[in-house]
Amino acid sequence: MKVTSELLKLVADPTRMRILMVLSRKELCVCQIMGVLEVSQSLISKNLHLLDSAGFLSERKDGKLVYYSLRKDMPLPQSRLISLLADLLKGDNILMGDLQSLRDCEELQKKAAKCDMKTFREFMDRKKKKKLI
Amino acid sequence: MKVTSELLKLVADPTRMRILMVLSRKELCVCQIMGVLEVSQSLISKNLHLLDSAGFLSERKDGKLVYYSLRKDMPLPQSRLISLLADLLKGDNILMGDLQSLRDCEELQKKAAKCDMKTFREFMDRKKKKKLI
DNA sequence: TAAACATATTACCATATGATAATATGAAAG
DNA sequence: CTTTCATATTATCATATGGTAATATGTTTA
Repeated sequence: MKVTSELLKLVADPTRMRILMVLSRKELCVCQIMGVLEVSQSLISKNLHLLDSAGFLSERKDGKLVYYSLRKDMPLPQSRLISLLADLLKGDNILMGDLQSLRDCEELQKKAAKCDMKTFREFMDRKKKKKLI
Repeated sequence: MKVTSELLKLVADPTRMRILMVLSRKELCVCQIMGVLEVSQSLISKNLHLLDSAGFLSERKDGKLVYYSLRKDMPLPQSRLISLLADLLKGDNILMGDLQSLRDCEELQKKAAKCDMKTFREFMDRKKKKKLI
C-alpha cells in the first residue's frame, strides 16, 4: 500500500510529470531538460534523482554531461503509470509547450552544436522574453 | 497538467485508495467503511467528500444512512486510475485485510441486521483486541 | 595542478496535506 | 418539539513537500 502510494505521489508532481514526458521522447542531459522546462538546475537534478531512485530512469555519462532516459527494463507499475500519464496529458497545454520547446532546442543544437549550461540559460532567457511580448 | 496532477495526488493517499478499493466491491455507508478500515468517522467523511467532488462516487440516502458507491458513469481518467490501482494493489496486505474485514462485516450484519455507529465501533474494538493477542 | 564547468547536495522556507478532536447539521423517532 | 443519531464540517496541529539559493563534488581542460 505504502509503496503504491509513494509511487503515485512521485508521479503526481507536475515537474516530474513533465520530465517523464520529455524523456519519453528523447534522451536528454540535465542542462537540456532545464532549458526545455525552464526550471532551475537544482530542481531538475533533485527530481531526476527521485525518479531515478524509483526505477524510472537510466543514466549515461558523456564527458561532463549526464544523459537521462527512461529505463528500457522499467518495472511494470512504473511503465503502466507512464502510459497512463501520456494518455491523461494528451493535448495538455504545458506539455505541448514543452514539446515545442524540445523541438526548438534540437534546432538550436543543430546550428550551435553546443550543449552547456550557458547555452541553455540563454535559451531560457529568450523564451521568457518572447512570452513577455 | 494541474488537473491531472491533482487527480493523481487524490488517488495517491492510502486511506482514499482503501476507500476506493472497498467501494469497488460493494456499496457501503459511512459507518460500514469506518468499521472496515478502522479509521475515524471524520476522516472517512472528509475523504469521501474529496473523492465525491473528484467524480469518483455517487451517494444514496436511506434514512439516516448515506450509502456511497463508485459512480457508474465515472469520467474515463478516474476509471482508468481505479483499474490501475486495483492492479498495483493485487495481493497487498492492507487491502487483503480490508477485504477480509468486509466479509466479517457482512457476516455480522446477517446476524445482527443492524447498521449503526455503535455496532461498527464495537466491530472495530473487537478487531483491535484480536490484533493485540 | 588549477580553473572552469556540469551536476549533485544541502539548508532553508513557505505552503500543502493528513489526521484528530470538537462541534455543527439535519433527519428520524419518541 | 426534543432527543438521538449518522454524517458533515471546522479548527488545529504535526509533518511532508516543492521550490530556491548557496555550496559541494567531481570531471575536464587549460
